[in-house]
Amino acid sequence: MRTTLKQVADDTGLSIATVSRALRRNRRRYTTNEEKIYASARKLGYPFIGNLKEEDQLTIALVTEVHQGEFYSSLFNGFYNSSKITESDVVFVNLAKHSDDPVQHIINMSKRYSGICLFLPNLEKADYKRIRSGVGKYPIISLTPMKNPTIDTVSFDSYSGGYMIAKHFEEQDYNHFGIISGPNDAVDAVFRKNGFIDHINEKKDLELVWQFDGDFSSDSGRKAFADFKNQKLKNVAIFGSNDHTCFGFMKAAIESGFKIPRDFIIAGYDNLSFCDTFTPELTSVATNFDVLGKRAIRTIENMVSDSNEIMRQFSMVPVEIVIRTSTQIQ
Amino acid sequence: MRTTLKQVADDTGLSIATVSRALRRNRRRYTTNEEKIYASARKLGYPFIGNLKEEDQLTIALVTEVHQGEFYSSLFNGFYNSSKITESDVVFVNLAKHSDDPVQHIINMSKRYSGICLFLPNLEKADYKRIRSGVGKYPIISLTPMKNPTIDTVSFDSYSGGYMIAKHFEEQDYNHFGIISGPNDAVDAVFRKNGFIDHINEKKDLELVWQFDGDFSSDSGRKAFADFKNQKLKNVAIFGSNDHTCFGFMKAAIESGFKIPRDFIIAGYDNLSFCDTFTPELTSVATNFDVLGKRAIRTIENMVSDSNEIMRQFSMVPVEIVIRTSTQIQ
DNA sequence: CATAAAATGAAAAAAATTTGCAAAATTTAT
DNA sequence: ATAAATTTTGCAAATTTTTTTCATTTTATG
Repeated sequence: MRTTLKQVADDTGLSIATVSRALRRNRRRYTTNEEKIYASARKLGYPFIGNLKEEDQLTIALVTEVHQGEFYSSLFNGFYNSSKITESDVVFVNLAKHSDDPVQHIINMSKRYSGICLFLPNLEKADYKRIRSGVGKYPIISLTPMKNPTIDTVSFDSYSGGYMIAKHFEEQDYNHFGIISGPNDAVDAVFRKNGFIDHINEKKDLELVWQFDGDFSSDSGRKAFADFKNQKLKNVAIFGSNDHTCFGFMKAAIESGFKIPRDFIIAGYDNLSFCDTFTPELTSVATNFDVLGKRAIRTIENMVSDSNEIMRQFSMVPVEIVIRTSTQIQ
Repeated sequence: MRTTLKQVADDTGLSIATVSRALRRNRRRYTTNEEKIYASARKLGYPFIGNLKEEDQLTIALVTEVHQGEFYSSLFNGFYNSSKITESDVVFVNLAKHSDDPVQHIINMSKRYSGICLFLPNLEKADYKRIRSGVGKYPIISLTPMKNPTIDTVSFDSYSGGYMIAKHFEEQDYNHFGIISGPNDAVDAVFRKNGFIDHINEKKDLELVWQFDGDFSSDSGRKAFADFKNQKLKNVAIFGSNDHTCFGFMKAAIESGFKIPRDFIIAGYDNLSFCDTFTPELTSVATNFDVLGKRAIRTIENMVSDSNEIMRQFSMVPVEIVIRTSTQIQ
């Protein structure tokens, strides 16, 4: 089970003594044999002497699956930035690479790392239960919001984001609302939409008059506009689910001679830097991934230090609405 | 030097036997003592049995310093994406966390990882020499372009990027050129500028008529426009050094009643997704960080397998010019 | 080609780890 | 609450792994 010098010796064809000496030397010499020994030792997983990290620094694993997309990119970056600020080191683990039994693999990781942070939207509820029971009260959190979570969760308060947009629209004296929704399998997109629609339903005089199924792409924004134009709707406040969709929508609208915010008002989600650059500037919901990352790391750090008092928590990272000219009639 | 069970036993106040059993058990039990043992073992750096990674998978360390900025974010992401495709695992190491003697620390890392990829623009030439001599023919590359490198380098061909922009301007029948330069300490910015200016100097009839010192920010683009407007220059082709600067410049120009490409043509660098969204769409140089990451990883993989034949190489990842309406008069 | 320096392997010595066993602690059943 | 069963623990012996010693071979150097 455990890798020994003998295995490395057999693998390299050298004697145990030689391997021992090569590995224990403080200064490497980079001779052919030494290189061979190190390569073999790494391959076989021989434990290395010496500790690269600080004494009481925690190592937290951020476990994700293979996926493209800006969300992953930002998530990733938020954690990287946070790891600079906090005491902890963050290691990024790609679950797909070890995926015969992902749950078991996660449980095994708990030996090596001080805490684990999961972002695995595709995992089933039962899997989370298995992880929790396999891992006891070990510090582990998830970034995927769900109902009745078995694992403590840290995520953006997307619901409130959608809600805030609707509220802002109402304050601008609009009562006809429209939405371009995101992909249905994106949890976050659904929460944004729910927040928006729930606010509308709460007020009698507000009404959802138009809806279009988008996919977060700029192109789906263009298509949404084509549909919108066709319907000949007036005085509608549109929530675009994300900024890219809005940019596509607005560009198509401007090309068709529409004026924003004269003909409709529109707000997005993500607060990309281009919100300031586009004309009109786009009102949007700002999510701060550095805060998300820091909160996640802090949560795990707290779990490590107060391992006795376990309290289930669903931690929401607040989002902010940034109001710009796209929703303000002068 | 090496961490033993005895140290963990002393640290936890338990016997060596107990520690041994706890660590060697296949299923963790998450009792108080076991938790204590694991925490201590991690802290002290006791080598864990069992190997989480595949047999012949390499582990490559990407070593960076603490810095904010989109460049790091993209770099980071490119490597992450590449690690999904390639055999290798990528570990991100923050040098600043271990920075009493960074060079020595890098040399130590060579024991643990199969290869190292450095992005450390602040390191001196002498440091790179020390690293090279301390590390022999171990697989190590740098992403920081410099003259006469001691370490093999993989970087974007920024020089060609700037050159291509100038050539494109010439082909559009412009002969008066302008540039908003990037920060002088950004190596990449300097290369872009050099490429642009060198092409101008090569041709007799081309002339650089305007120059402004920017800092890659959208705001510096605005300031640049104020200066440009003041000079009352006509028929100038402007290279904005990066897209953000261009967006700031263009927005300010449009607000002042300028029309693009009627009054001037402009091109940026980075090919952000927003280039398509802005009106007019911005011509830009596309850098593909996934390609950079993959090239870097492949280079290290090759170094590992052909460790005998070492050939100094300075590998340039090509960039592409994406021509859009901002530089095309209909 | 001779000689010094370095690298290597076999085996002894040292160190570290695992296991058997009995005592102590904890949990479960009555 | 008490007894029985189960689990955890420490000690010391047994085993495994690693380091060191020493003789031999290989490589580098003048």
